[in-house]
Amino acid sequence: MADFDSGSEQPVPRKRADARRNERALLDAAAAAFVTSGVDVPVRDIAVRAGVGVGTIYRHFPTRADLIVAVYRHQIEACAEAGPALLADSDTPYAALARWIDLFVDFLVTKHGLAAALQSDAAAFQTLHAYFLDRLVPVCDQILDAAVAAGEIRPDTNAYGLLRGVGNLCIGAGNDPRYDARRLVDLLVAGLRVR
Amino acid sequence: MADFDSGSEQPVPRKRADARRNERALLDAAAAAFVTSGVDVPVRDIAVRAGVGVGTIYRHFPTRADLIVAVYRHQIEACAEAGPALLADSDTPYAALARWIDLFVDFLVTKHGLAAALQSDAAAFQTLHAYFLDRLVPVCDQILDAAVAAGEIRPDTNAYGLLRGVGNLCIGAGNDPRYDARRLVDLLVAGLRVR
DNA sequence: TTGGCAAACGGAACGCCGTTCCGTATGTTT
DNA sequence: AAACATACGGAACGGCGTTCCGTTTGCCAA
Repeated sequence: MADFDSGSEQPVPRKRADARRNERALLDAAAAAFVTSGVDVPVRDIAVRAGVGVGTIYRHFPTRADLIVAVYRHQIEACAEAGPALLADSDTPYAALARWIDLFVDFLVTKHGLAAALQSDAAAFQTLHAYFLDRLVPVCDQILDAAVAAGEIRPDTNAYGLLRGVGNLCIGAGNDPRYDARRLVDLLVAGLRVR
Repeated sequence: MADFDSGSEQPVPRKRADARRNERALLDAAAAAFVTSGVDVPVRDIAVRAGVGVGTIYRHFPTRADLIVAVYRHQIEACAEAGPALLADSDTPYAALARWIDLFVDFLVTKHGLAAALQSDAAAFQTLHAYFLDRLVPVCDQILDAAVAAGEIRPDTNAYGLLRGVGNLCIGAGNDPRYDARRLVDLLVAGLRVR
């Protein structure tokens, strides 16, 4: 690994200054808009907030999913990275699973409408789907494997289904005080235990 | 309770013949359209299938939810009525619960997109929400109470949350073979058991 | 049978939304 | 400073739900 090819050379020449500025503005505007109006906020609203035209949004983020991913990338990353840490810190793999799922739920329920978008099977949300799952399924799998190995949970459990299930349970959380998504997720995770 | 006021008198005068005919046609057309294109099928499509104008749809069914309710009323009714029957026939209340939830899942997963519509918090779906819950929550409550009384499940369980949870888990079922909604529902119900 | 009227109809029209497209402006490089 | 690629803005388009109103149709009474 010599530093061959490193240095100032940029194979992808830097983008224009205004383009970088607008991308920043769009991310900020989108983040703010998502908080106040949910991830379904009309594209035009985001454009107005950012002070750009709608065309600029599509140039930077071809689909809404791309924008959502870009806005939440950091938090998803943090959630993914917390997995191995929890596994190391917790008394048992099952405890780690419960805590990790809790993090995931935290993330979902604070993002108005994100859980619903996550489940959409529209082609446009392929990116969103792919990013979430590619990043989180392996982490979940690792925890599940450990819990199975410890004999704590049923062996026939797959991370993909579990994550989608948890995601679905979080849909509509926060709209209705009678619907306690977190409790249902707890029940679901409890259902995984061997009896 | 004499048969006072019974007989041929109709306080609500019969609707016109064409109105009744169109309502029938609309219900049939909607049912067919829901099967092939899901409950999100464009209103115009239903109108074309029924051979009527869009205005006619809105005159008979002010909101999409009204139409959905009308189309599925029979099946919802059947599900509701199955509750007490299962409670009487099953070995334990918990068994009745499991079987009843299974019926509910059967209903949801065969109606493309219905589960998603059921969760929508848009004002237009208030009717749908209300009808489903008014009809099914009491039934579920009865079964849950029996199971609690038998000491089979946790005491702090509410029917509303459970039904919404099950409904949410059914969202997207059938779109992806890797997502097994029924299994997740089973896990959720298993999580209700006392341990 | 027919006249009149309320009921019901159809589809044009409106507004919102996502998305595309292209004439214009702006940054960058020589 | 000239020339070029890059990026911009917003008009324009198509699809959708919903409303509205001029027209038609069934019903009943004369």
